[in-house]
Amino acid sequence: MRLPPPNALRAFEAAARHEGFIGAADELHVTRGAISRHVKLLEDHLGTPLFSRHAKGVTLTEAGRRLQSVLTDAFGRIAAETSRIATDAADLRIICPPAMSIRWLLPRLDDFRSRNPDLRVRLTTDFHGRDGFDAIEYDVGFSVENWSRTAPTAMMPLFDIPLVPACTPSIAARLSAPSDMAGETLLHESESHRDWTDWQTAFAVPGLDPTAGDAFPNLDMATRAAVMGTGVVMADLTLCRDEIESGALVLPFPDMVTASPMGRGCLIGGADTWDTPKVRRFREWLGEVVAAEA
Amino acid sequence: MRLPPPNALRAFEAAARHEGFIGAADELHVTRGAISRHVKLLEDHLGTPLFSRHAKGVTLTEAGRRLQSVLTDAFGRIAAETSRIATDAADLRIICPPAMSIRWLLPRLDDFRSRNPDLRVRLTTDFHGRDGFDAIEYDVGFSVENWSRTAPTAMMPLFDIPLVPACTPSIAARLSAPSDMAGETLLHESESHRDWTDWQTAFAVPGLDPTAGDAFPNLDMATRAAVMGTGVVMADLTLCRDEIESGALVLPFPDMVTASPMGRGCLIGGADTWDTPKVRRFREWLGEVVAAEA
DNA sequence: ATCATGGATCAGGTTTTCTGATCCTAGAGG
DNA sequence: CCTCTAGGATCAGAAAACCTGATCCATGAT
Repeated sequence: MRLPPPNALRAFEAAARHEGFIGAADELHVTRGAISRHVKLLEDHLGTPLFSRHAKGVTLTEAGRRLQSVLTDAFGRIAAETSRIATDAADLRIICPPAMSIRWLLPRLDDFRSRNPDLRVRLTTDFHGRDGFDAIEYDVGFSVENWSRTAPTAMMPLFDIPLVPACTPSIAARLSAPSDMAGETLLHESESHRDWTDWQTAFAVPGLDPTAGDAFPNLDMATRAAVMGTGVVMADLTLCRDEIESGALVLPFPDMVTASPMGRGCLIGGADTWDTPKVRRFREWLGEVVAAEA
Repeated sequence: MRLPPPNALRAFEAAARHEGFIGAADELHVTRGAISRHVKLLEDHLGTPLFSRHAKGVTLTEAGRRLQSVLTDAFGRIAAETSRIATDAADLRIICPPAMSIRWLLPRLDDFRSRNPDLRVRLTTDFHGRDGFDAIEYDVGFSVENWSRTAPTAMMPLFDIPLVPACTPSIAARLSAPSDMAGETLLHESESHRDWTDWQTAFAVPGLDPTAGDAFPNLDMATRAAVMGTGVVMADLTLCRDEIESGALVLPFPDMVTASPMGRGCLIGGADTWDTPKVRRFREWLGEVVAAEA
């Protein structure tokens, strides 16, 4: 791959686009003479004129036209990609599951934004499945300790994920023993039914099928269904604190709490970006918030 | 379009491709330090590292990988196009219709080639229709005076194109008057039947339908069909001199010669390349050949 | 523990590039 | 027909970018 002098290519491309050397000179903040020289250099390199010169300016030759179309396209791609990279490097890209986003992060994120007005924060909540988490590019993400990842990862534990059944007071009134829940609709945060299955592994309630009931796309919707009196949700105490405090949801068996086998909730990030200023600022803010609420 | 320093891009691209600065330094004929500096400059410009450094070299970061794929592709296109332009500028590209090529140019072209061993000659004969002539890129082409062209054209007349019927002696023996040709198969150089139509416009032979007979893709094949005794071809005397001299073809009505309404055969070329050394050398050689044979 | 590899850094020198003035050409306008 | 003007070409001197070559540094291999 033998490339002509890159600066000459850029000067020529600008000249071709402006159909004149003066416009190119303005764009590149140099003088006409510099453009003239660059173009000449490139023409010498290629052994053929790229412009035909007249008294009133220049017009592209066939070779010049061909070269310009390639250059304009190529430079456009490069400019697009470099600006994308620069933007991504400047912004803080956060990835966070739906329930965590809507019930925990978003209400607190305004505080971070106002403390860091120079940092643009981009939150992605709309991703699907486990693959999505690895496929999307982000700086930090909210996940769990036992997440298996391919890329080297840095991690910061945030809080426990206590699982406990929750429902409306009217349903709770019908539940005198844990096995009574078999008669209610179980609400699942996903088709996998892992929430109730994990809990049942810990407590082995007789007669309770942990895969029965209704499945939702995420925990937020399952919890909202519970508030509407649809059934019993396997609640994450951290994420339904509001409903518990307001009395919209109650815990019929408050001692039957188990920690998610996936481990604590935590912030994860790429090992190479973990110590960049923008990520460190977020980590420090997050640490303070969690410590203040614990 | 805000482009990072082009030289830094090139240095980075080479480093990324070689997965190390030393390889890139060799490729670009500079020292490691220069590459290191360029990469650092680019990283500063983008605000993010493109390589992660370890003791044993470097590996691309995600941003680096993304940038490299764009750059390698873009530089590849640029390199391909520039080398194509340079090659086209160095070579002499001739376009010439089939019969003219095979019957006139090729036998003489070896002489030009041996006189100009430094000049690579590329002959294109396989083009189709009138559009093709304008669409193909070439330095000089063999055509006729009355060619209507869009691009500004320089022109050098070469010789007349005398049209006259020709056939084998055995067919000629059956032709006592021009109108007898109506009983023979007329051989056409193309589906347009222009050769016989033009000739008939000049001589108005009674009973002769100038669109009757067999059509061939070019005059060479029509002439060869005539030699095989298939019929009467509207011969170009310049191009079937061999057959006339050997007696394979004869002219039953040697006085009924008319010049092609398209004008003389001539060499054409782009106004902008007409005076380049390679085209001038060809023009001068061609002028000598035509003068010597006239 | 030592070596080898590969990158980072820096002062100094070289090359490239830019500037700013001036020249040149051909079409526009009188 | 002459002058004017827009836009490119050219050149010497100045500025900037760039490269070199030596040296330093970190780490994995022997």
